[in-house]
Amino acid sequence: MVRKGPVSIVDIARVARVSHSTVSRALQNSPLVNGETAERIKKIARESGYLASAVARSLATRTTRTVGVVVPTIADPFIGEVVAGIESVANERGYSVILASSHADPQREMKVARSFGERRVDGILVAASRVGAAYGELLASMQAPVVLINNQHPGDFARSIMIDNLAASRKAMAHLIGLGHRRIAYIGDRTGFQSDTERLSGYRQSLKKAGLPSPPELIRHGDGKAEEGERMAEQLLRSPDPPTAIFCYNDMTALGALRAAQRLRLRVPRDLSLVGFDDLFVASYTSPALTTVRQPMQEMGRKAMQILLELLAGGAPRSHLKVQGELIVRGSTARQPSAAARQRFLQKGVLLQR
Amino acid sequence: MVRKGPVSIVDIARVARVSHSTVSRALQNSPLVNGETAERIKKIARESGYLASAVARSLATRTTRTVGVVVPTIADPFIGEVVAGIESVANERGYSVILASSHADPQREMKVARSFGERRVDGILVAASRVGAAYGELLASMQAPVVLINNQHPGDFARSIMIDNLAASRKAMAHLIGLGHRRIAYIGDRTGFQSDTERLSGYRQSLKKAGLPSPPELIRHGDGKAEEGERMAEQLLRSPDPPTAIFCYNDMTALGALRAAQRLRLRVPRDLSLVGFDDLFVASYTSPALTTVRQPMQEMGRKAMQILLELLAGGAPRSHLKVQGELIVRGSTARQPSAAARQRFLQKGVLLQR
DNA sequence: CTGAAAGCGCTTACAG
DNA sequence: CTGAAAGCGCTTACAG
Repeated sequence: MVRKGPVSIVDIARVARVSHSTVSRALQNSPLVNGETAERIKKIARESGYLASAVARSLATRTTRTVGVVVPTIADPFIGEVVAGIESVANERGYSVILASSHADPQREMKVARSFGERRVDGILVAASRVGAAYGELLASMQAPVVLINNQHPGDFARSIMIDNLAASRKAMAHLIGLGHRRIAYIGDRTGFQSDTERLSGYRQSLKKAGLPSPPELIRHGDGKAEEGERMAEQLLRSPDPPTAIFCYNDMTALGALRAAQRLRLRVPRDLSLVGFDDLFVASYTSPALTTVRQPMQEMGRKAMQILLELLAGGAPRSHLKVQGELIVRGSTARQPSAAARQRFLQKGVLLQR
Repeated sequence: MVRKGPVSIVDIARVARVSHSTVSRALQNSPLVNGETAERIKKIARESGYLASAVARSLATRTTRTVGVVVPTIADPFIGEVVAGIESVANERGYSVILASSHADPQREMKVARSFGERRVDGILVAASRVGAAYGELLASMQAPVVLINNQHPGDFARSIMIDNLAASRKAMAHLIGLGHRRIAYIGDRTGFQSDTERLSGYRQSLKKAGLPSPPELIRHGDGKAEEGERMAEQLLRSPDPPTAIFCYNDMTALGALRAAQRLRLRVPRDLSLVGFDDLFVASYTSPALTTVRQPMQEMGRKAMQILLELLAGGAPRSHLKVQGELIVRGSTARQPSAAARQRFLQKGVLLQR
């Protein structure tokens, strides 16, 4: 006999000489069906290689046990960790994750939202997105609950989880100020994104609290990538009165700054202290290794998925969860340069300006 | 009037005063339906916020426009790039990707295969897996075609894409041999994995061709991670007659080796040359930057998805595609140390052995 | 405990 | 061009 397509419950029903309803119940371990019958049915199912159709089940139950995850790009170590966290709890709880990249492109974002809607995902997780209002509304209009992770415009959303940027930023700054630095620069992400705004604000508050000035020329904005970090750091280091420390928006930016320092023949941390943010794997493999603020990336992904699960179970979990960053002190920070070192540094600077 | 659930084609049919068959056709842009009617229907659909149910469609068409992607873990830069490639062409072609991690755990692998089967994915992509025979058979037994990417036991599968390890390995070795190195070590991945076997074989062939000996003590096996790379490199460098160059299985291993060298106060590349494999982002941000063999990771993901698409379209694309790696020369390799430098090096080695 | 029936929301051959 | 009907493979209230 020729099989056409996978075996279904009616195939099993036929050989078991019961109705397909009974097969369905048996396979769900319903207490309604006779023990022996159930065993017989399960045996047949096993031996026939039966694999329940999730799509048929989804149609009948109007739930897909599926969550949509939107990321700017999956080829990013931060995102990768977050998604790993999401996937691990999703997997534990029998959910599948559908992954989609937005590339911060409104067109793509629309497509993604539509696709998730059509697939009837039970919920949506949005990681580190720069979504604007339009996309946000679109997602919000869908039946599926949405949880944001470190998003840049979380205002309109009901649920989110993010790092406590302000507190984390203060920790980083307290470290540098404690080391005696007085001219500390900040290289941010693009202006206007929430996490940049908050980290910058922690930077400013810390300087103020320490009674230090906050000259505007020490604040730069990159784009969260290494190349811009390098460019901005170079500008800072070539300036007449360069900083002795730079607090960077993230590790990528710090990587760029480290490279700029090396190109200018400055020694880190002797001439320049550097602090990053994220604690990507790479942060512990630069030389010197980066002092940075660790974000619990996997944990954030896991928590976000847990919140979503609670939502799906009808619960109403806390809406705006904040997690704390941890300062990881490594080799890229040290006491403020001595007067002599500072002198050499400045001289280099002067030389470099031609 | 209260809506219960999303609007369906019968809702639209009701207001358009046509049958739901006609609505279905109109929404599919079938030429069978009258132009004006079609427009009217589409307008109603648009205004009512209609979103077709992919699950109902999947049940009817017995195809889900969905591909399952299995990775060991998504929190890995290599995998992230590959998945980005897959996702980009999937998205272009209207496919959704369901992501699942196996963690190289047989239990998880079974679950993943089962889940993909239940979800009736149209095809499966397996990235950099160490799947053994059992898992392989399981996947193969499913209706969905399978394409492997850099897998370690591709034997039984019909389709795969992988880097040409042998050729790539020879390029790396030719570079080192060309620089005058004669004692070149190899730090591999775990013994027995295909890519390790092939790279090792390229290493051996190159030595042989150059008339150089291949002493077994210069061959070590790590696990593809930095920590083991560091441990193995340290063993090599502390040995009585240490290598002047190390060819590493991948960049992670090379990262570990670089750190080992730094801890032993060896200068790279003056005392020791280092070559990696992959060209992860981090490879260009170590100091010195890593000489390595670039794998076109995104490209491989993209190609794999294209092969799968061809398969789904009924085609029979080439079965075992090989892509070429590119040698990227950076700062971690240099001419063999001079006799004097070698002397200092050996002395350090002796000192280090206490 | 079991089965017949309806329904989930589509697609598509068939008949007109 | 259009509609009625069957079917995709499940779940589940209802009746027995």
